[in-house]
Amino acid sequence: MTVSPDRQPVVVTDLKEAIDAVRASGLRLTSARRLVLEALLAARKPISAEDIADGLGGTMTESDIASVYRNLETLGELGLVRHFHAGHGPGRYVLEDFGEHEYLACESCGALEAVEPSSLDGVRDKVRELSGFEARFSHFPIVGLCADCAKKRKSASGRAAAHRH
Amino acid sequence: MTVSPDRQPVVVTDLKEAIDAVRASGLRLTSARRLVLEALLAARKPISAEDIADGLGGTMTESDIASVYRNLETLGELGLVRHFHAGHGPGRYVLEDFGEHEYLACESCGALEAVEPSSLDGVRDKVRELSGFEARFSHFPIVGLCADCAKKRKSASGRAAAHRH
DNA sequence: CGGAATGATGCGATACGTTTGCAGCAAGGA
DNA sequence: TCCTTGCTGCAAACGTATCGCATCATTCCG
Repeated sequence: MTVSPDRQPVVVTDLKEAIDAVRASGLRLTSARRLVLEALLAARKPISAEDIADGLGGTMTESDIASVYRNLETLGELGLVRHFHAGHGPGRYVLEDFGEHEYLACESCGALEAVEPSSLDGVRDKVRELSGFEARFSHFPIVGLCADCAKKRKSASGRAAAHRH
Repeated sequence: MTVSPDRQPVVVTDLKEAIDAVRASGLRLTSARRLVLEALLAARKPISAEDIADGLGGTMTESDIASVYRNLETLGELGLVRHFHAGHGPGRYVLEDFGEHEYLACESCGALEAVEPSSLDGVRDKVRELSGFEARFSHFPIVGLCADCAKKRKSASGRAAAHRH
């Protein structure tokens, strides 16, 4: 349960496809389920369960947080939805898609930089060289500083050193 | 608060040094504080705040979990203690030390593989090549499968494919 | 189209890890 | 030894996530 299962992603690009996938699986298409799908489609980026329950900040119908979590889990098992944990805070959920579905999470500004999984192959290779460890960045992404924040921090480091807590 | 500060580590190897460091900083040496230090020294590996509060499973005096957290934070600011989050579950705390203080966390068996920070330089370089992103593995380590678990999973994948949920 | 079966909902309770408020205590200086 | 104030212990609250359960509504089937 703590480990993301090795399941095959199911890519959908609109609500109709998503609904078809749900129906095809034998699951019922309920309004709560549909709302989760609609929110994920509308957001087009990783969002939290609470974002969905809140109706994306009031722009959509609200729903019960417990049902949202249950549906995210169900849709995850179906292969329609993925989620990951980027540092502190709630998990982030996204619809499965083709390309960019791994992330670099900036711990300073909170930005999520989407990258294609294959672009991290070299990184995984480097880790594997150490001891045969197989790094997996899909459920716990790489955390650090995006280029902007790294630059800011570097140029500020002279001053910061003076009043470091 | 969500970002680990860039502070200089203070390495101590025994209780006396730890106590001296606390005293030298102007902080009071209370019994609760001492207990945290003793537990970290006794454990010799990353442990949770609850482990400390429980007296390492009854082998030491118990203490209040809130005070443990407060002291871990205080000792962290002092540079004596670090902590990180390896996947799900509570944060793990360790005394600062010289060598191995970054980790590879196996999401299958829970093992923590300690590595020297410099051995991850190549990994950080590979990430930087992508977009200038500066990966930091000290607060959110690399998660994946240790060599053993990766091997088990590989040899089991033929069978697993049959009854995949 | 109506009725039965059961998957799904909504709500509250619960869990877990962590933080905070606060009254009282005790470490360390005078 | 007393005083100051940092620190404690306890309880409560927090954010994220899960679960129990009675009720509801989707889907199937006739």
